[in-house]
Amino acid sequence: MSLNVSGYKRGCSLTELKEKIIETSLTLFDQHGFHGVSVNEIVKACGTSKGGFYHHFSSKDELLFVIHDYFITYVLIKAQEAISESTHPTEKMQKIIQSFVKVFDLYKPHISVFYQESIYLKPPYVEAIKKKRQMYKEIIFSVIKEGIDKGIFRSELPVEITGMSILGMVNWSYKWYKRDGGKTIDEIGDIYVDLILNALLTDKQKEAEIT
Amino acid sequence: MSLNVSGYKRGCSLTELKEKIIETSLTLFDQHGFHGVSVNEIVKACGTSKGGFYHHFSSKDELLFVIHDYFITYVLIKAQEAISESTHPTEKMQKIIQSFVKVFDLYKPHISVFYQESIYLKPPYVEAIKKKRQMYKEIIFSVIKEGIDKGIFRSELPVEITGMSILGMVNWSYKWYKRDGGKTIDEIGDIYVDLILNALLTDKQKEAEIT
DNA sequence: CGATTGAGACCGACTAGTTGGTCTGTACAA
DNA sequence: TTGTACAGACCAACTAGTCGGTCTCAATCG
Repeated sequence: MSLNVSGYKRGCSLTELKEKIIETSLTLFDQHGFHGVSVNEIVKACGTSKGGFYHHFSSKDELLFVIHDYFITYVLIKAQEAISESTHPTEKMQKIIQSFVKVFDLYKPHISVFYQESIYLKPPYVEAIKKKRQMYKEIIFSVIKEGIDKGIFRSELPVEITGMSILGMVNWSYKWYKRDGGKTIDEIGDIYVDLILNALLTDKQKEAEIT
Repeated sequence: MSLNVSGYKRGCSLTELKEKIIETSLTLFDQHGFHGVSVNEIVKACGTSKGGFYHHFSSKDELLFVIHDYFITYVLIKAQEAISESTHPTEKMQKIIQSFVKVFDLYKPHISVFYQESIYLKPPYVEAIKKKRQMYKEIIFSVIKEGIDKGIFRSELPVEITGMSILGMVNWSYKWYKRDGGKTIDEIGDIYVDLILNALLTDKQKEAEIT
């Protein structure tokens, strides 16, 4: 629940308003887009004021950055956990997908804002985010490469395009996934894993996997 | 090249400005987003005026709709052509993907605007676009269903999620594809087809396909 | 034939409203 | 007293959209 991550001790209600602003603007941005919501609307929805807002954020753009950074940092950590827990590329891939897909359930508005509004990030912020996005891609790429090197994934696969295909397939969920749809997020994750492994594994490995 | 589709005779330069406004705003929206570009900036970039703009469009929102509608209509026609040309589900899927992927090369800004800015479409317009998007999805779903019914695609695949996976994988290209990247759009399309068919086909069919 | 007319294409100053952001003031805790 | 956390009136800049006017040119008329 808490966005505080510093680990420093702090007065118990110090950033209460800051968190409320983030949570509120997140749902508002999700519904109407970054430019579809004014600072006035945010503060009204929070029951606070312009003063309150600009006490915690230097600009509306900084708020957008904070949302972006919080999300990508979280996802990055989860992916690193996923690959460090396993040794087998198949298992790594499985863990990454399943952990990422869970994020769609927990942080849907974060994701929507992340993918929809990142063009509006101003230069000082955009580089920081780009860097972390690239790190995430590299994790996927490295798993594919490892799988190919070990003869588990098909050797004719181009690493980067295959990686982007997987990312695209999973990321696109934010456009259509709804919590009250027919399938749970875990079921959807399993389907993704099934499709991806069928696309990646060599025929020999596939036989081995089934048994 | 021409957006004119009415079939009515018209003076040869009648809608020249309208097309220029569309083309110009397309690249501007692609770079800065719908709300990142003002009407003043559009008319300045076109060398025209407010009057010129509002002579052709009733509002900035209508311009956004025209861009959306032009693109989705084009894609829809291409997909219908693709499935009517073939009888075999595998071939249909292949044709759809390859024709769609070509669009990324030809209409990159259209696509970016289509996926990024559709939340800003106003109610009268948004329904019209939604309808056509749904039609496109149905085409994909029907091909998958047909493949399963004919025993060509794996029967355990859930039609809709598989369809959305394919759509996501291909659509996501708009986030990263660049014309001067390492691969041509046709090569990328072939990789997509390879991944998708490996994910969908039954083992028996795969053997048959290779020979 | 030339003159008249009128409709569509376009111009650009203008407006009413909104935007992100500032600044002074206040309540309260240490 | 001093610093933090917030309030809300205020502002300059910008926004989408309007409206009276001009120009061009084809159709009509004498």
